[in-house]
Amino acid sequence: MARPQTFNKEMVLDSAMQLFWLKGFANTSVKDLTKVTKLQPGSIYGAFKNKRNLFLMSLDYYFENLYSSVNCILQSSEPPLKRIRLFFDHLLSQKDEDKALKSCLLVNTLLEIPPDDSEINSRISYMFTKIENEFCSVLKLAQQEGTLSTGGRPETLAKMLMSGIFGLQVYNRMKPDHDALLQIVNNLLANLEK
Amino acid sequence: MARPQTFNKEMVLDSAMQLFWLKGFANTSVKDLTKVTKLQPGSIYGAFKNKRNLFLMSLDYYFENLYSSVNCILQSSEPPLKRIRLFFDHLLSQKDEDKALKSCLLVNTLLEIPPDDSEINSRISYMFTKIENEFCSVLKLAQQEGTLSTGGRPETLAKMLMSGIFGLQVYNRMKPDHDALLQIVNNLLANLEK
DNA sequence: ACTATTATTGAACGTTTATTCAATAATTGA
DNA sequence: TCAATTATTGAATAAACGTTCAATAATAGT
Repeated sequence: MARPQTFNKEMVLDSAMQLFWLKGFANTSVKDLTKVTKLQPGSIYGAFKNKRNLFLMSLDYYFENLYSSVNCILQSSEPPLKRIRLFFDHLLSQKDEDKALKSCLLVNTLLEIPPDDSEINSRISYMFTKIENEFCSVLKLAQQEGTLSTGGRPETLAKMLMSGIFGLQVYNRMKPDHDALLQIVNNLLANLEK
Repeated sequence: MARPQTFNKEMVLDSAMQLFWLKGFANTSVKDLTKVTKLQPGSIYGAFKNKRNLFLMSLDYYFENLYSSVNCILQSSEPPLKRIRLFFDHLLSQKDEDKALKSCLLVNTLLEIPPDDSEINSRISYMFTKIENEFCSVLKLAQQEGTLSTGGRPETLAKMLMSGIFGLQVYNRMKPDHDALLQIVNNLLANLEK
């Protein structure tokens, strides 16, 4: 009944997200976006409303991928603490491959967007809370199995892990050094094991 | 022999730095800067060359304050590990007071500025390395006194502390929660004490 | 084949941006 | 008091920005 879209919306979203990831929201212009998406301004606005909305959708798209990848590791059949170790192995291997050192889009955004932008900030806070909860449930499992160091509450340890992940991201951005990151991870996980 | 400057350059630099800290480099316009500094564009360009240079000088100014404040704590006469504990106490108390949740200007900049901007990135890397070295020397002192947990090398533990600081900054920005931060700090410092 | 509907195009729009500059003001040394 | 020098002013500039829109193209139902 009407002319169909000529582009794959998810592919366009992916390339837009990659650019936002690399350059941040403010440093990415609509002109830049037309280049990487190979769409004209009008098409972008027709399909995604405006630049900010495209960014919000990029955040959601990024989180979907992140969350499923995190769950793939944390919900595996490995022993609980092994899963967490595998998560950090995965994180470090990404830092090796990724020469662009893009850190994490959600962390980047959290620090770029002014604190009073509650639409974006609360969205990111929600996303990280979901991931924190995933860690928490794995830690509870470990506690039930008795493999967790007795001292800590899972809720607290999950926060510690989140903070640890944030620290690794920033440290890697400051000075990419695989050995240093690995030692930081080992110190971090030493708190969990008996 | 010539007309003198009518403003205090350090006060202007301070207010510019505060704005960059709050809003980031890209989100701060020269018009914004004229408002907070109460200077006309021409005066800003006469005194600071351009926006980017003013930002670079703001970074240096921020670091000077940070570094002297860090040293004031880390070079005190307290026992080495106590000094580190006091540093984190100080960090947490700032987070309490500071309702704006500005995180740290250097961390914000590290994540805002594209990775290929080596002028800014290497400057920040240098600044953090200086702070890391301060932690390292305090840790070496603790090791000499035998109060440090035997396992870790001071160089590694200093990196862990830096990463820990980064993580706290980001976590606080995501969800300001003093109790959570305190527990993260306790976990972090538990690695140092025997 | 025609109509209705939606997609695409890319020029044009009005702002905002960082920066410059001619005019003016304030100071010091002569 | 005048000349030389530098600071301040704020309007002007050109480029870049996000966004819109009229013209055109492509599809599906009739």
